[in-house]
Amino acid sequence: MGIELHHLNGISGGWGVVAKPCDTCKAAAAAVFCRVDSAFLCLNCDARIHCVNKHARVWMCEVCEQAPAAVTCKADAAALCVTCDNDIHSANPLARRHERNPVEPFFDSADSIVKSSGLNFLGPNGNRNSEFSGACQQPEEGGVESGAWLMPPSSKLSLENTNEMKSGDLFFSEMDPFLDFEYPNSYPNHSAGMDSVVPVQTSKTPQIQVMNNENCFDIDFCRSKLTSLSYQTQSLSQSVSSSDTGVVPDGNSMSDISYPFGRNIAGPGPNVPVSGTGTTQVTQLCGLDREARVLRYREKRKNRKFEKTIRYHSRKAYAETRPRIKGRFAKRTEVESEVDHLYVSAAAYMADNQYGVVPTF
DNA sequence: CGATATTAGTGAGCCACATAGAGGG
DNA sequence: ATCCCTCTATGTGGCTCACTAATAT
Repeated sequence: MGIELHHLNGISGGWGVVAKPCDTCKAAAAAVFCRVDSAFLCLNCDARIHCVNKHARVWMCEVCEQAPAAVTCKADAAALCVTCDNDIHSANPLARRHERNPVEPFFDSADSIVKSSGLNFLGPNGNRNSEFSGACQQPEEGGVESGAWLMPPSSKLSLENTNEMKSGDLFFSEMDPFLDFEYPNSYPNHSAGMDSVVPVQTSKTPQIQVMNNENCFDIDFCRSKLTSLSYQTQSLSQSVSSSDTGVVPDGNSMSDISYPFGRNIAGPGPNVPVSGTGTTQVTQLCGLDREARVLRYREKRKNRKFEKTIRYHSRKAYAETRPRIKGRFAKRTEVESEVDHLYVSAAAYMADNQYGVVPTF
């Protein structure tokens, strides 16, 4: 299992699946889905195509990055496609209680929305962060640094755990209650780490009422992908469950849910930068907070490590050479006596049957 | 359609023992 | 301060079993 997971690890897309490529340029990951054209587009292609024809578009699912987002979940602070929404919010009763809203399509240039969200998408070196810059750039393995500039100074000051710093959690500690998709303890006694996880419940009860909403898509873009990789589904549920061990946050506990790339779907109002104009300082702070959450979420997905970590290779080497009886470690004398017994039995059997072939055990 | 039986998948626990690390002399 | 010894806790992999979910009858 560890080997299989190792293969999955490090693949972009977080859950081990490459993000859906742009239908136009094929080179970049799709960031939006045009309902009129039924096309997945990166930000650059979207800006080029929809600068004139302002079709209704929606952002991609933040989890699978394979299907257009259908709903947004406040608790998870994420826009999800129908499939991911089903998977995540059927995990346990708490998850079902997550308040979700149908996505609102936007008509302006996605890139302008990104820019108008109040976010500074320029990284420390002046480069736009790959996660939000449209996907028309190859994702860089920036890791921790990619998010450092996003966080307010207070967040950095509140950090105490140096291990968190190493693992890339440094800049997002305050988001833990709702976006803490901790990867499991890689030590062998990982069960201890999983004890806090709400048991996965895979009931197939219909989910939310927004499925039939006109803003939602009834296309199952990624079901086959998720179900074909059973581990992904499992880890998905577990990860979400781990975030659900707390209470479902109310609307005041966090900023309003917004789409990736800084858009906000809190509903019609002055703070909704859907039109790309009229952003306020509050919106900027919410957008910043939102982007930090999303970025941290994605970083954790990217850095997730499932393979077993060997701390002492000498012990591993020794364990591999040690004698076993039915998988359990056995005393050497015990094994020797057992081998002796088998040998005696085999020898007697061969003697009785006049066999001259040495048996194998 | 519900109840029951079967199959498949998953994870915890067990085992012995070398080794790391703490503590005392 | 350093070395040596003793003791305890830890970690390691393959297998079995219990449990659950899915599927078949």
